[in-house]
Amino acid sequence: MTLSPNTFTGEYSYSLDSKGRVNIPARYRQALSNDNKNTFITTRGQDACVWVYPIIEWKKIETELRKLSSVSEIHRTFIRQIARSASPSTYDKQGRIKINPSLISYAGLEKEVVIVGVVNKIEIWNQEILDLVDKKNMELDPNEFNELSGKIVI
Amino acid sequence: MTLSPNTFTGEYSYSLDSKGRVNIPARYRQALSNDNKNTFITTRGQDACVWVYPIIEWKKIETELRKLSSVSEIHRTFIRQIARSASPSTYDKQGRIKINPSLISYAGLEKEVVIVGVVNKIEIWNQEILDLVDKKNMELDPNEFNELSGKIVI
DNA sequence: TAAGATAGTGGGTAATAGTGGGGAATTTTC
DNA sequence: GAAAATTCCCCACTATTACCCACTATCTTA
Repeated sequence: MTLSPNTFTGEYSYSLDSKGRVNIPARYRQALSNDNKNTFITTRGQDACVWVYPIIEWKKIETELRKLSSVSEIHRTFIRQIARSASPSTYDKQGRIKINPSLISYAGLEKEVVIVGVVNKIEIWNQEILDLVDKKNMELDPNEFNELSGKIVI
Repeated sequence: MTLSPNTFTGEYSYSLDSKGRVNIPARYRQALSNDNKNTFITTRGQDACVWVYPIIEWKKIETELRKLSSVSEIHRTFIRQIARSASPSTYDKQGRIKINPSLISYAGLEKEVVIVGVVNKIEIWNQEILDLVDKKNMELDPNEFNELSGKIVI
């Protein structure tokens, strides 16, 4: 049973093999709508992790990026930073995608990785780094959470 | 698997050979729509790099030129700079395009070059120059950056 | 709880991609 | 008009990638 299409939740522990491949949990693959053609976009996360978008989600970003003008230095730089680390990866018959070496080193991934569904995308983490980030997040300003509560109801 | 037609992302390291040829990554060639006839337009980038446009994308720039030419001086200058050094280059059976000597020297290209997909075009860089530019870009206004990413990255 | 089905992991191999260079055709120069 | 230079097309070698197969673990169902 899956939720809405292209929606991912839950946490899984998988292995990154010597060829740089990771399995995408079967649940997530089943949640993918057909127009994604079994393909994800891998890119650098805002945190030290790899973000994995279904193509459909990524196209929204791409559309926005196309509206920016290369006349402006800041726009040019912004486009480059987002685009350069993004690359498509179609999963193989076994359900694995390939992660580029540069992303592996950016996220500090080793053999054991944690896969986290964060609604519209998937995150791939090194377990220890994720634990550290969790710990740090406990020290976040509670006021910021309060501010969020004005924006979302759960 | 590719993204939308004529859309380029990701970063690759390739070599510029003694004849002034560089490979266009297979991914990018596959992303080209047929009406481009295997041809790109090479021209001066706004930064110290070579910009490589699919013909289809380049035509949009030409359209902009017509619209803007008499309006703003900055746009006029921008377009002229790019237009005057633009020349078409069809890739050979091995997927390589030729870069003219003047562009090679403008971008300071040596044997090792970095190819960056920036959505609607491709950039060719000298690795060291790109590193410097990256470093310099860290000094750009972070507020503007955050604002952009708040609007675009999902 | 046993057996089949599904999911995850590892590795071999054929096909593809990238690089270098030779030589014919074309253009330029004297 | 001939020699030199340049351009273009092709071939060959090597590295990388993607695809395929096989094995094991886990889950499902009767």
